[in-house]
Amino acid sequence: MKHPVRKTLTERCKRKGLRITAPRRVILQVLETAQDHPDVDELHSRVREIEPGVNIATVYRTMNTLAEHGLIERHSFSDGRARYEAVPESHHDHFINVDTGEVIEFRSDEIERIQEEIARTYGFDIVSHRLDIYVRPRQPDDD
Amino acid sequence: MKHPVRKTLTERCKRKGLRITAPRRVILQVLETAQDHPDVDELHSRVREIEPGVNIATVYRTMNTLAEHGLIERHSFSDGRARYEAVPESHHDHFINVDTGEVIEFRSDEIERIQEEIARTYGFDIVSHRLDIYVRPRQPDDD
DNA sequence: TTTGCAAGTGCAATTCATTTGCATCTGCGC
DNA sequence: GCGCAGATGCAAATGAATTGCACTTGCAAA
Ligand SMILES: [Mn+2]
Ligand SMILES: [Mn+2]
Ligand SMILES: [Zn+2]
Ligand SMILES: [Zn+2]
Repeated sequence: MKHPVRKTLTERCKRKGLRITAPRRVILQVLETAQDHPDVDELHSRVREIEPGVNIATVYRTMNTLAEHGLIERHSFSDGRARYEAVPESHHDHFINVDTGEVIEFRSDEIERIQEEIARTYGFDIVSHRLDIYVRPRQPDDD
Repeated sequence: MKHPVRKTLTERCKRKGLRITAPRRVILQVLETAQDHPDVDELHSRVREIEPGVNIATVYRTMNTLAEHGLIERHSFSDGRARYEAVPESHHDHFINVDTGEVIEFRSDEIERIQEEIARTYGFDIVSHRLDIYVRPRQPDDD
């Protein structure tokens, strides 16, 4: 079986000794079901639809805790605020549509491999990396 | 001739219609001679060694102006503040030593090419990109 | 060379994302 | 059920970056 069903974020939190409080339960659920890369304000508003009392400071603190435990990824695209996603099944990088802000995921094994190769020639081990490609829909070339 | 000596930053500013004021002259000189990727505070302190009256708001404003005119690149590595460098002769990406914060430049034509290729398959034109690879000196593997 | 004025600057105040101090609350191991 | 370390709410603080405003200055035109 290629994909034994992945442990839920909540389960993975418990395993790390993090308490599952009411705010966290909701935050984790929101992260798990998000199909995009929400910022803290967006997370907060999604959380409040389910659990209105949750404070935005709690969302900030939870993002830090989850990131420290390696359960979510923090991105900083060119728009000031940090954006988050649950650590994906398998690594990917991002296109950002500069006209709309839309984020599109992609993966290139070839790029990943060459990064390793280059790092090795420099005597480095890779800890992490980020490749953000800012794009716009292809224009027919009017020459 | 491969490398006609490149126009100085100051010349390129003039050509864009930007005024060469005393603060700018110094800021441009500092950028031109920097061998690293200084943040605004660092730029400001280098500038003040030459021209003590320059205000940090002027450094911020000048970074914005120069970036808008495509004369410098703004980076945001994992340490909160923006870092700058004069637009390089030819594009490169960066390793960041996570232990020391040191930034090392590299270039991979292969990675650049594959990015273009992938973008094309998604129907995008690339506007810009950034590849930051966080690394540490290679550890002999103790298994 | 002088002049006019838009662009640039210094300074202080402001903005905005994020963090933090503190009193209170609560998950969860015993 | 108890105890308490960890988590939360709230308000205040932080820190990078921006901005309003009065004053200065580069530089094109005269
Ligand atoms: Mn993603
Ligand atoms: Mn560089
Ligand atoms: Zn990648
Ligand atoms: Zn590149």
